[in-house]
Amino acid sequence: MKITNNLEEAEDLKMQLNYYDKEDQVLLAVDCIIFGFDKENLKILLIKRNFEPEKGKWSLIGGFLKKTENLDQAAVRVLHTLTGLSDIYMEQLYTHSKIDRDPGQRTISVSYYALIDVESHKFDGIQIDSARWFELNEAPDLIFDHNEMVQRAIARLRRRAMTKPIGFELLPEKFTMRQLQNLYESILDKKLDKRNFINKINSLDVLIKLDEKDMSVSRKGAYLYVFDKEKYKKKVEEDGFIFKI
Amino acid sequence: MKITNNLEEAEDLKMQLNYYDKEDQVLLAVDCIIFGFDKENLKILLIKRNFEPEKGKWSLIGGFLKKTENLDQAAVRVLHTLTGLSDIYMEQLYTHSKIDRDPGQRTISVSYYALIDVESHKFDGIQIDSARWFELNEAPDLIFDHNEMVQRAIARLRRRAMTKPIGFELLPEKFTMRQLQNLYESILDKKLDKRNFINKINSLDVLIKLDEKDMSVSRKGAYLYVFDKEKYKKKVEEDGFIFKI
DNA sequence: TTTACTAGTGTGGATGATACACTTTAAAAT
DNA sequence: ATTTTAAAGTGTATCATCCACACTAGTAAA
Repeated sequence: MKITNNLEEAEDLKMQLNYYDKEDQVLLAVDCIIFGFDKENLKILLIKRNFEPEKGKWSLIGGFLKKTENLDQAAVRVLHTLTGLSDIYMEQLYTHSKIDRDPGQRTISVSYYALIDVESHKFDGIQIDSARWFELNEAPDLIFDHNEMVQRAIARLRRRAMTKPIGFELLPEKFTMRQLQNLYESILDKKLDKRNFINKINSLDVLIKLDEKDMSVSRKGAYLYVFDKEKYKKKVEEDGFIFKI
Repeated sequence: MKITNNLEEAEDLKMQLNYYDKEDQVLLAVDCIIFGFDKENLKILLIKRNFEPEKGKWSLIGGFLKKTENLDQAAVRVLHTLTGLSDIYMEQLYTHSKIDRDPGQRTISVSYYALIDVESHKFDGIQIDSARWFELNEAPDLIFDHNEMVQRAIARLRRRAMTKPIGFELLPEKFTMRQLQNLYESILDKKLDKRNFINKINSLDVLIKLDEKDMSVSRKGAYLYVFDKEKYKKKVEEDGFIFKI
């Protein structure tokens, strides 16, 4: 610490000490709510903890922020380390700070949610044996305040899905209208009218209809579509376009 | 540390040490974006820092999380300590973690925004000489990443104001339709049509029109209204009502 | 009595949201 | 070859909401 050479500076240092108090340092965790979609249902990825506290119970994947990274990077690292996934849509959600949220030690946790297409990432290899996908309404009770985190994530996902084209993060690059509708029905947890849905999507004018069909579900086959990200971006920039379901 | 008596437990402890690493502890700050409304314009409250680093520059009010409180409590405490205000609407916004955001030391900051009615709280006494209200577009450059925090807060306030009756937090208990419209015009930063606005508000059916008039602005005088919080709550609970401007 | 100033009020047209049912297509079965 | 089957694909009419728009009412001050 440098030597104070006048009163004002001494005052500065006093204030600074007051504010920058080592005593009050805490551990910052990152917990990830990972949403997946398998062409039918919306799911979340959970793991069985293999360390104390709460060993053996289901939990979100998580880890601690390191001094050398910011929170976004920590979230990406945690997701990658535990699942092998990278280049995934993630968004910060909320910071949880109840004093006793982690009985082991005072820990504040920043939750992130991630969106992935289950099928396309099957072979990236989940690095943890005990990781499992759960249907949203069949998920087990989670440790700490992870249930609350999941509830917040679902609420956020719902709101976002209504106004931003994040749904495509959950689908394979090529998808059918039925799959897109299934996705929105899963996210919003309600049935939608097929014709109205398709009319709405078409009016947004950001999908490209391919000549290719998916013949796996029906005799007739269903045309495949891709999301035209460039067109979407241009519309947003030029006309303030809002993707609104 | 307790003595390990079998391999599994040793593994546990190793994992635990890995995860609970004192090295990675950080300071968690809380910074408050305080919005105020004075019947005419939306403003934010800023202070001139009287300590290093960045002494003399304009900044949000802030402080550090203590071990004995959660973040919401810290935000309330910081707001109260520095402005004397209490019982104020506050909401967590976002957690900022850029590595060099505070040059003094690795600090992560959770931003909160607060909404207050400037007039009603004039005599609560701002505890800091250097605190000042600024019009949104006349605010000076702020330290660290505080500008970004303010931008996020404005965006959030805009979204919230469209779907939740938080506007009333910024108004005195009794207000005129004109004041309410001024408020929304300030928040949304655009002119609204008087008749459409009043029709919309009336259709929501959550205001009580008083017999009293505010005679201070016009010869004719304008009726005063109060927000019927109970009625609003009941509508939300019973019909899933959404306050939508 | 006049002036000045803001409060207060209603309608029609455009746009978007919702409800709703039959035809098409191609594979599989006969 | 013909029939069956199962999902894909397609349009319209009604209703609700959004938006543009201009004059009268009321009171204090001159």
